[in-house]
Amino acid sequence: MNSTGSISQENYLKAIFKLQNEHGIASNQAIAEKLAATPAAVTGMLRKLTELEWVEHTAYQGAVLTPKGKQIATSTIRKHRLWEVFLVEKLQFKWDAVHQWAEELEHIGDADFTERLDAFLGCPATDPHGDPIPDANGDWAGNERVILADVLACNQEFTVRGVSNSASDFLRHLDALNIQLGKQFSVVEHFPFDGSWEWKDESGVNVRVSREVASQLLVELNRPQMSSKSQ
Amino acid sequence: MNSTGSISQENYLKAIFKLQNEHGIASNQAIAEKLAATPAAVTGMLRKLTELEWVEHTAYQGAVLTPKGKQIATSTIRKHRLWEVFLVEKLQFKWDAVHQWAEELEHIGDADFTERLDAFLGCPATDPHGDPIPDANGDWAGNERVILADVLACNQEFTVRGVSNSASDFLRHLDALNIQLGKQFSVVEHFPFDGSWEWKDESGVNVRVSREVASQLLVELNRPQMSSKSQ
DNA sequence: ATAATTTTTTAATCTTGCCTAAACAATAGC
DNA sequence: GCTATTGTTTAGGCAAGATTAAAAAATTAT
Ligand SMILES: [Mn+2]
Ligand SMILES: [Mn+2]
Ligand SMILES: [Mn+2]
Ligand SMILES: [Mn+2]
Repeated sequence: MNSTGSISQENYLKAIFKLQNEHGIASNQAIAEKLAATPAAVTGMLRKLTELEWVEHTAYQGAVLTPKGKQIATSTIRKHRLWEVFLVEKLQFKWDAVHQWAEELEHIGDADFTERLDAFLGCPATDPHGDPIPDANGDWAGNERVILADVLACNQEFTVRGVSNSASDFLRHLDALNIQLGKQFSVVEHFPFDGSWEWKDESGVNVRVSREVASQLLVELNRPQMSSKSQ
Repeated sequence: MNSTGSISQENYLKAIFKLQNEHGIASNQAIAEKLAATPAAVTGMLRKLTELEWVEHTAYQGAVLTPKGKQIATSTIRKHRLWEVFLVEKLQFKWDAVHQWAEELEHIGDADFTERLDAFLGCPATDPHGDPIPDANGDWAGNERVILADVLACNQEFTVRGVSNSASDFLRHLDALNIQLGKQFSVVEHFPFDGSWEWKDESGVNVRVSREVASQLLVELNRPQMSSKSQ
């Protein structure tokens, strides 16, 4: 029941999985972009993955995963995120430095290996960037995280739960702003002029956050939104 | 100062390193055997490694590592053995199951990664099979381990310190005999007829050990060899 | 509807690492 | 010293995964 692909094949399946979740189908071009390859390379690999019955590919249309393909993709993502937890929690890496290594580690080990790693780490629910870790069946709890831009009310309290961009420079910028996952803020003001925000953290310290930053944060609303519409 | 090769290149360097330590030079054929490749493949790779200045290869003679090549080889071996410690100590793998995964993990990570892993594991001196773990410079403490066949005196006490064969079936056989690294025995008798041994463990239990098993165990003599030459 | 643009596919090549079979060196036997 | 054997290298090829450039299909614009 559990088979596995080559490193390259697994990377394609991961990319298709993520694109499919976003757009329903994975276009040739989007896959190429995600993997930093050429569209011609994608056409070639899709032929191979279709033969393996891990994707269904309609020429000129795009690709979707078969159940088997989805299983390999989620298992790879599970390993990726578990390894990221390991690197941060056990090896004390900063959260902006783990992705590159997880990208290699994710292709190692079988189901038994993964379950041992998971148990060793205490079955974490999310990775260091707040992304959910699929269980052994490839499922994960639906998450309540929402893009900050949707939270317009003043005094709204929220907790930072994730990032929608895990690039190192963004993560280091969050470090500089002293914004960590799990930290709680309330909205002081939102400036339509440039889309920036002012927040207050739990110890009463105010923070200014640009639109660029806020739009890439995933937050959880803390209480059934107090009805104070305007300050 | 620290560069790194492809997976295949690192495997060649490891093989050459080990053969060079045993025979002074690594013959084409011995390398091929160790890597389960053909001599023709070895010739090809040696050309490449020579260009990289990681080995010196004289046609029809054999290969030796340059300092750079030795550095990559020992770093790979260091990673291999550290990962084996991780797998046994942290993920509770049996010692006969870790080599295959370490063979893949050894190619991941840079010097910083390796030092973090080492620190996390408490800077172990040996891997689960008793093999010494090179330090960050590729050096390790000379070990006092000796093949059991050289220990002929009765009543000689010794501690099992390693195996010269890490094949799964041998390791599982040791498990069956209840022989673990660090366990102490004394020689009761040696039977020249078939080369087998009788030992007594610390709690007075006697064990019979075949020549095949004894000849693949590395032991440390416990005391300045009592001069009882014959019983 | 037709033309222009974008996207995908095909075709021809490249690289890495491997193989088999044949040619070539080195060694050993006599 | 010549011959047989062993070990090494060359030659020719294959597979996976990529690339570039050109052809074909789909989409968008007029
Ligand atoms: Mn990641
Ligand atoms: Mn990957
Ligand atoms: Mn090993
Ligand atoms: Mn290896």
